[in-house]
Amino acid sequence: MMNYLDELNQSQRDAVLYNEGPLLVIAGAGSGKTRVLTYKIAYLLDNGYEPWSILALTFTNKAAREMKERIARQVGMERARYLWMGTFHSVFSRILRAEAAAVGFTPNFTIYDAADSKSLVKSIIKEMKLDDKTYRPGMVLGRISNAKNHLVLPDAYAASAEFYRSDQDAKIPLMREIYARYWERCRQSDAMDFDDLLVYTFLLFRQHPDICQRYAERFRYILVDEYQDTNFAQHSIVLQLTGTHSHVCVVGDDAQSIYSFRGANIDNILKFTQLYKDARLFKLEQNYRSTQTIVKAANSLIAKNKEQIRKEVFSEKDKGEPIPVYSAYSDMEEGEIVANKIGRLHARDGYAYSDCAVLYRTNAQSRIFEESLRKHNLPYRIYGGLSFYQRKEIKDVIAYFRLAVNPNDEEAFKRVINYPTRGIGDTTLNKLIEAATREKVSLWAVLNEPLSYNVSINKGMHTKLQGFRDLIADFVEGVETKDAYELGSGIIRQSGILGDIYQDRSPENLSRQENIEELVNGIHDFCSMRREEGNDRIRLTDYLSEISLLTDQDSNADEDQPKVTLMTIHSAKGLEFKNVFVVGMEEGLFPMKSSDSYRALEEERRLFYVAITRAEDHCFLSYAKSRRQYGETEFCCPSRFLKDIDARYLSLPQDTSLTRQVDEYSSRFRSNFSRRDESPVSATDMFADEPRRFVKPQPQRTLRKVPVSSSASVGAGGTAPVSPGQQIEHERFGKGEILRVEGTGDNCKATVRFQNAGEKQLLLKYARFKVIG
DNA sequence: GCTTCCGTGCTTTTT
DNA sequence: GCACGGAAGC
Repeated sequence: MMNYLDELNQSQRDAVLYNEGPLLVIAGAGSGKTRVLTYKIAYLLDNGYEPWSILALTFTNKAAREMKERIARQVGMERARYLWMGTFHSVFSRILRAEAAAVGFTPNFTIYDAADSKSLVKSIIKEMKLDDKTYRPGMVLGRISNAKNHLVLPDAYAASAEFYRSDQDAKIPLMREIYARYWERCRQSDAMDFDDLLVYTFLLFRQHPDICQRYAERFRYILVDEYQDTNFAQHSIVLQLTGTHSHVCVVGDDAQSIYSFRGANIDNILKFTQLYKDARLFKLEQNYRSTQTIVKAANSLIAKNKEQIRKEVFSEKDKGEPIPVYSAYSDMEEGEIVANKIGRLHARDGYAYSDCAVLYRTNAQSRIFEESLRKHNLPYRIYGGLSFYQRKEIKDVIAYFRLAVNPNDEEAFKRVINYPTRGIGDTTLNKLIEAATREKVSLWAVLNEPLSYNVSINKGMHTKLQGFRDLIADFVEGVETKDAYELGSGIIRQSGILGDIYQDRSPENLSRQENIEELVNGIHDFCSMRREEGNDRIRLTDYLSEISLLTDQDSNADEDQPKVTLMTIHSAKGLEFKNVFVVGMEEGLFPMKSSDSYRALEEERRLFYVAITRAEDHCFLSYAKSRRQYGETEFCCPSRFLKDIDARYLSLPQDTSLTRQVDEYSSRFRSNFSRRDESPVSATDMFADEPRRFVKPQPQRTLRKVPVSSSASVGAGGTAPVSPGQQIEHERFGKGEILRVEGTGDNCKATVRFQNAGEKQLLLKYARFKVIG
């Protein structure tokens, strides 16, 4: 079983085989980092480590899932499924639910998303009668988050001269008070925000050495991916868990650290070897992804940064072509250029649409490319932006679910107490909030006994509140007695949401109806998937904790059809594409206006580095000379980053050297800005020789469409006798081969290797598939 | 308490 | 160019 080691180069193999103590793997872009991690885990499994004794932490669900699938291919799903592998947040929330009482929560605690957190901050600011222009909720929340990322709790915050001075400088001296209230309110609501998942895990381990020891002993080996993106809290928890055995492997690339705005501390990786004294350092420097030109261009860029671990990334692939820099007159024309080029890559060079990606700095830029791609009939998929779970109607439903599972959830409570309208308005709600804050209890507690909490309401209002209380109480009861699907669809009906949304067939309502149906289908899928895996009681609680940490990126990746990818550079990290367009290379946009400090500028440069190194075959850069922003046309100059790349690797517009163009652009522009620029790669050129292809227009939304009626039927009966070697087609996982069949009757399970979904165990009683050969 | 209209201010980036 | 919050009218 050692053959896989042959698939590694020398430094990769060294990193996989060294397991005597802490190790840091600095993995240049495209150097096979994930390969090392997966092979290392496979190696550990082959050398006596039990799957459940290995903890692997990643930053995205997607990374975790992919790694697990790759490991399953090496060692089989049977063992891979028991690995502790997931994002920091999901693994810690799992631990916290198991140990909730030790930190003063219930196992059903809610996880507040960013919108919940912001809304809570807003109401606290309002209650304290502060001006929300001085105390801007976003900024206040940012400071709370920053404190938490550094494990500074409200008391320590209030006691800290440093924080206080900073708050006074920002003219928000009451910050400490807001933080303290925010903290309390979350506790009263039995809710944790994203940062709390880290903070409370840390507290759990610090305040309960016995629990900490139990987990430290369970996780005999800990691996962390993307270590450059860890913040102080995450880093500290890893330390708590590895303090005794030091069996830890962290992998990352300081050159790809792009999350400092979220508290990521690049020092964690830069100083790792100082912290773990006997740590070994391995560098992966051979890039297997990109052409030599792309790698060299990226190297020349990142060399402009001062703070980094020196490494020499190289490629042995083809030399490749110089990176074209396109200069567009306007943002619209930039869209045209890119769409044209993509059309040509497809038609002339035979690239699939899914081989192309457009990467931008801000989500707001996506619209232009959306339009131009649509105009050219090119299929695309936008990542990011408003995710399914952020749509209003979905959040409303989820809020009811959350209340059912945890009626103390303040944000969910506020969201639905008057939706659908039941005559309980702001005045009454504010009275409830006032009482809850005064008595230090949850809104739910006040709702249950408004009179004993001195809420001044009349008889009619009392009845209305009673009605809402009974409604929710009924749902709460259902959590224990009904399964997720039954309770979920019941809530949607009884709450009045269904009635509200189905009262007419206006386009908005139709789309809401579709979304609600999609959600219900999702719950149904969730339940049947769990049943197939052999779980019997699938409660709404399980469904909620599953979705609360999902992001848009995680939804239905199995696309039927190849599409151009549109996403921010941040979300492109870890991905690769044959052809990458990095667009909006303009001063003020990339680097962004606010990046004035040199630290911020270096981070922007690393971001650009990440963008370029996503490309395998071709990378294209472009900028626009004017761009519509806030409805106004703004004129812009090419980004200084274009100058940071060694000109040998670029193919610049015109003979004008870029340096001159960057430096002189603005003055030239001012003197004669009506003149159409003479750069050779203007859109008119690009339109010229392209045969237009007619592609069927794509539906633009990417929601998966599951027919509602599919619920019970398909391949049903479930007793279909199957035997190893047979080919099946599963409703969700697609085609696969039966590997093993175990058990009898209702407990009959088949292990199936799916072509695209990896290995799965299916409980035949519930599995929905048909035998195809 | 509800609805509608208008003005403001905003954009990083995400678990 | 859009979304949210406040004000005013019902």
